[in-house]
Amino acid sequence: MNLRELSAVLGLSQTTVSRALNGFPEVSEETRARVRAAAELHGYRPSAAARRLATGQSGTLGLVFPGERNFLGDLLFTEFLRGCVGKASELSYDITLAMAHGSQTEESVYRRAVRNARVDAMIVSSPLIEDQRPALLRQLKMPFIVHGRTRSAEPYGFVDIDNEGAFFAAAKLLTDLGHRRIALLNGESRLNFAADRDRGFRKALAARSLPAPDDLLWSGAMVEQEGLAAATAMLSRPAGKRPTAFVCSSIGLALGVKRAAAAAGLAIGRDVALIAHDDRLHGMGAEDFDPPLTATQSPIGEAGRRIVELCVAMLRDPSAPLPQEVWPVDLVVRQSTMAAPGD
Amino acid sequence: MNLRELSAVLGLSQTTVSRALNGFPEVSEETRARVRAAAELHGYRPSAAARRLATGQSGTLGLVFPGERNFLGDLLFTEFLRGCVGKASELSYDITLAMAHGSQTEESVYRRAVRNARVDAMIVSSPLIEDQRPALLRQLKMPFIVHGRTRSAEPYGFVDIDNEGAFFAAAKLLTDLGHRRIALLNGESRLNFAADRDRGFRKALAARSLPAPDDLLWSGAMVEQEGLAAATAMLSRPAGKRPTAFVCSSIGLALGVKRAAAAAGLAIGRDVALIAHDDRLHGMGAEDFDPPLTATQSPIGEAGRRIVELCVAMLRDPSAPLPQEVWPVDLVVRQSTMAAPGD
DNA sequence: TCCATTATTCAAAGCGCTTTGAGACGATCG
DNA sequence: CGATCGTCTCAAAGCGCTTTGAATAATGGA
Repeated sequence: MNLRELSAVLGLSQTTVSRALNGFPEVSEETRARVRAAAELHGYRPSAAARRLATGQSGTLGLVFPGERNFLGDLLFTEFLRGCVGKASELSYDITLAMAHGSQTEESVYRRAVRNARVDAMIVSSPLIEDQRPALLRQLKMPFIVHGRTRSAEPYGFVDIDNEGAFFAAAKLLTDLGHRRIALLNGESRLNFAADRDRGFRKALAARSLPAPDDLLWSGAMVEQEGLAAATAMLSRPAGKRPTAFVCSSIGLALGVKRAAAAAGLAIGRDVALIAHDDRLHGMGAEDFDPPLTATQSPIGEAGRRIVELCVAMLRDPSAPLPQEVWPVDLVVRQSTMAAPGD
Repeated sequence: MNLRELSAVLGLSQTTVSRALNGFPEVSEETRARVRAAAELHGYRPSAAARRLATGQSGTLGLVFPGERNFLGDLLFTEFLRGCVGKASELSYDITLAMAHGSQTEESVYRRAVRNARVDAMIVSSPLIEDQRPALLRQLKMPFIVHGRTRSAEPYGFVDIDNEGAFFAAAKLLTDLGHRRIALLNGESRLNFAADRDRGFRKALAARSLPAPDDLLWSGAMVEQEGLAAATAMLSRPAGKRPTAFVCSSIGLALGVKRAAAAAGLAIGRDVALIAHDDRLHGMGAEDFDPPLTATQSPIGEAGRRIVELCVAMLRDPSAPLPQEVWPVDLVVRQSTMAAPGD
């Protein structure tokens, strides 16, 4: 059943039926109710294709599958995606995924999505410190929102967490507890969030006039294996030189630290303090850690939900100011942190 | 630039231009070349929306985000999805994701996707032993392909790996090596693949007249933590009663077994034999295990690619027989298996 | 009672593509 | 030489919705 048939049944014009269904004010409530009832009765569903053609909007948001793949990156992306899809579903939007194939550059993927007008807006995830995508999308006149921030001359919409503040707070907690040799195991250094965390971390040390020596700063893939290797190296030094505390960018890294500590005969929360960032991935909560982990936490899925919400709002009112949100991050103290052992 | 403008520029009708571009035979090669050149020159891109409306096809395949979330499940889904999106991209198809929200049942998600005619076909992942979805989709007249199999009275298209054969081969290898107490750590029992693996495993034991006692058969979430707990319990028995070999449905479980063995002072490949199924997840290859793991392996991403290919083929020729593929699974022997220790 | 408003409803024109059914043009055949 | 066939191209009719601009009915004020 299509609109024409439905309006024939009702003895109304297509215009009126369309407006009644879409909540336009110039239709009397009585008529609207009648139309709604008939639509329901006959199981009328407007054709998405026809609406797309008529409105020029596709009701679809696009997301590009990250090129590189790693274990935790995939988990984070999936959880973020889950949030996006969940909220999009509530708002009757679709999410479509794109991906570079063959020798295509990522740029061409964005160009293609835009040219084909298959999406109304795009979501940019995992921004690098220097990321071309905002400039590209702006040039292509494709609305977008970034999950995170990046260096960009021009303004753009984003939702980010306060990575700098979170890692400042984490490191400050440790310095307040008397730790003086604190290691940072961070995400890959070209990713913007890692740079922000690094900055926050350093500021907290600087506030106490503590050094941040290179050999206590590590960055790389945020998985257990890597954390284990990095922490093992750091903990292999003599007692007076090795770190008494670790701040990690992921719980995966924290697991590695824990294993490295165990191998060195050290216990987390007793000999070594540990704080990690917790993205609230299912099955990887800081509270499930042994011992329960002091953590900066912020649900990555929620960011996905919010970004979709903002994309839709942006499409409804393109003249509104660009959304720019920085979410505060909770620092939850649990059992993995303790006062620094006397040297 | 749209079709009308392009044909005006060329001095041809829209019909001819459309056909030239879409490869219809009744257009001379000379004209086709001219049209192609002009389209390229003016950067003409057909409107997806208009094409959808005219053809009734959306050029989109649908996939429903699995409701339950677990660590490895997410990784497998993501890798599968990556394969789907990659191939879809090559074929100029879109993949859109749907998800139940609020109190919606999963069924209603499928119904909604179908009613709104937003997808041409759906991909059904992670089928249960008793899965309603094939029947539902058939009833809704929505083409679909299942990744895996399920019990269903009616025929349906699928791509699956030979889980039964793989686990038969794995268990047989172990019995051939003289193992008599072999444990199986499997995926959740309501999932069809787990049932298939269980069957293959049991057949191999039965072929040697070996028992398959319940206390050596475990199933649950396929993550390290769970594997550790299950294997620890099994290995805590006296030497003559504990298993000398394990077959695991995932490398995550195998990691758990390894840790349990280590805790019991046993080494994989020396005291305990270990075989796992390897879905070829990036960063979790059996060859990266220590020791390199004997494994049944089959890339889950390839299955995604193939399914998309088959979906598209099915849409192009709906009268073709339903694709039903069962892929053989390689058993690659590495260093984690050895002859059974003498009791 | 009549005109100016306001509240409802409508007819028709797209949106940009595919596809049907024909027409035009040479070439081939009886 | 007219009839028959291919080959190539075309005009026009949708696909099902939104939206513009106008018409009609209902209401209120003078």
